Amino acid sequence: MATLSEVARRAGCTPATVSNVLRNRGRVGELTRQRVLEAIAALNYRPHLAARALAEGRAPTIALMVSSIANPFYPEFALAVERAARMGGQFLIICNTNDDPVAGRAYLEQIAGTLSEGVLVMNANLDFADLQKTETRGTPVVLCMWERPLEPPGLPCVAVDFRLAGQLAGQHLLELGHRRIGVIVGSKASGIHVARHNGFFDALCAAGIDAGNIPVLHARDTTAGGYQATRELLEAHPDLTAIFATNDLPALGALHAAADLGLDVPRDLSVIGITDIQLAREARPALTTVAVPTVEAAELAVMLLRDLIEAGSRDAGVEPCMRVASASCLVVRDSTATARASLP
Amino acid sequence: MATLSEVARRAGCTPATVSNVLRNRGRVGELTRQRVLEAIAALNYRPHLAARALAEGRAPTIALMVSSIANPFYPEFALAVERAARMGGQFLIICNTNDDPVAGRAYLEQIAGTLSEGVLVMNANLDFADLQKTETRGTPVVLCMWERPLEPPGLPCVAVDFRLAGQLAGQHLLELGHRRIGVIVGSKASGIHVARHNGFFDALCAAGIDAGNIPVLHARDTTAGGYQATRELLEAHPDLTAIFATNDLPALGALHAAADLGLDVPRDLSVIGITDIQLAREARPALTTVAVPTVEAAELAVMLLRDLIEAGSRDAGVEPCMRVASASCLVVRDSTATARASLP
DNA sequence: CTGAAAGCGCTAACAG
DNA sequence: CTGTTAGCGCTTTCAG
Repeated sequence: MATLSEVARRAGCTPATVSNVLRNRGRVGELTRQRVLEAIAALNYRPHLAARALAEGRAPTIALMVSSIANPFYPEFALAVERAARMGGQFLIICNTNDDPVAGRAYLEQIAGTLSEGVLVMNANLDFADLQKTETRGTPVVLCMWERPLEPPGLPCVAVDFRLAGQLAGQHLLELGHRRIGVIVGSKASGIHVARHNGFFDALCAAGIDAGNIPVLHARDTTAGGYQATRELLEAHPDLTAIFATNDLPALGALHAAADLGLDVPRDLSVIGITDIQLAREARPALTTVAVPTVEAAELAVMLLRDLIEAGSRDAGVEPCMRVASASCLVVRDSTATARASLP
Repeated sequence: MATLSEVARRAGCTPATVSNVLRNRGRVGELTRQRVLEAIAALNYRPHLAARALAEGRAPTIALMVSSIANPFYPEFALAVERAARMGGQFLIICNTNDDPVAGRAYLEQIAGTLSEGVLVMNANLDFADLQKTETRGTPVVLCMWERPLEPPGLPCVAVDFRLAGQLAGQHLLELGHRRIGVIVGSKASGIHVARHNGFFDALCAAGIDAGNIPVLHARDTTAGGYQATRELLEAHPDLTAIFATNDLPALGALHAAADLGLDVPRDLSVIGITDIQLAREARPALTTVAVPTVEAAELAVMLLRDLIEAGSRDAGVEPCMRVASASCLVVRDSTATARASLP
């Protein structure tokens, strides 16, 4: 790997000059500029990013902490983050915490501020205190999907109104005439799922329905979890005409369970999820769901992080701030239909 | 962010000593050691990875080039790579080339040797010449899944016998009595798919079957591609009793197509894929497939890369070498069954 | 066992 | 316009 000074030597100038042409700083004579360019080409020179980072006091990467990229939602999100990061000239380091706060802390302590300039957190089940500590140490942290637009957390974040998402799902089911609805909530008492759940009940209340009769089950955020929960729900309440899952994966599991129980979706049972992951489109029947602005949230998060980084380097006041993503919207596909009139 | 010398000052010693305690080099008196440790704790010191990288002439990251993490196979692979990398103390930079050789080159030129110590390549559709160039510049490159164990490419690689995989798929179908089989080949003339395809024909030949009657269609490596291809195949050849797809995603698409055509899988049509991605397990019916040793390949690739890096830093001869992953194996699930006896 | 000094490759003032 | 001079934070000889 050729270095800057080798280029300089070959071009008959000093490293500073080479650096200037590299960064298009102008102040370089056209003639020397040419010589430098030639030398760069001849030596196949590439700037050493780590060295540059050290000299500039910045880093060319940001980190994305996710619980596990094996959950199909995260890759979609990660892809959007990577694209946005690349637009800003930064590379993405993927950190799978596997829902383990200890692993998460290890990542934060090693990476934050030394290898990556900022940290994006997406449901990684990290200790809030750890996050605040890294922020205090001077590395910006952004929560990618905060669920309560009206109550900013103690950290910069992108807010997504998940309560609204739950509400939309509820309204849709109600409009189709469903009254006996089973609810599957993604397991972790993760605020995200709670908000969606609450939104759903908002819709019920608004329609004057007694939420007391609505069976609710908590499940793991996987198809298997949804499958299991659906079977239990249906066994205990054979009269259910619809299932609302706070996430697409369990909703997909509900689809499978229905098939195995010989129920036709949507004729015998309607199923609705939230998020609109790719699989929702590909499922049979295609899943009706509430689409969350995933890509937009990723872009907002990256931009916010970048702003914080720049503010930090200008020593501007960095106060916890929040960007709000667009509203979620209902995507009607083939897994929901009018409630069957006849009760068993 | 506290620095090494701040720690040294506080501990009343020099940076060199702090460095020694940090790296457990021994040669430090127990007393000073304690003082250093205290100072580190008090200042909440963390080593600056970029600075260390520069000083050591190494980097704490490796890069994984994939076509697009949106294809569900890659996250599974990426997760395995990340785990293996972490074991060796390295971080993973994810590079989605989006199948664009230009984007891939940009990544290589920027990252290789400056930010990441080595590059793992997983079907990213990169220019072979670009890869060789980065290797020549001194950054090890490893191909994660090379399809011909008997013909090493010009680069270090992990070989997976995809021809065998295709053969296993073929044998399974033949044993079930299928003779009229439609073949869907993942679009890119990617060697991986060609090898699988060839293996399938090996099985046919071994059984003395005339391959001339076997309809073959190329499709994009997606469920949609498989869906479309299956419909075309079945329209042109209504007598097909089975579909072999060189990859799981198109096979999953075949499942959907069959459902839409009112065909019962596996009664009316058997479907088999290759890879065994998570979705294969979750599909309805669950997909019979040939499981490729994904995790093992990821681990071998990371280990090989690490060996190359170390060999390079010791200036040992680095000749193109190949590690061979275990054989793929058939996983029979619910999408294949005995061929229906009656021909239309 | 500990300190002093040089340097990794690059940037950023500041001089000339 | 170009060169000089300091570092960035850490590691690593080599002396003491």
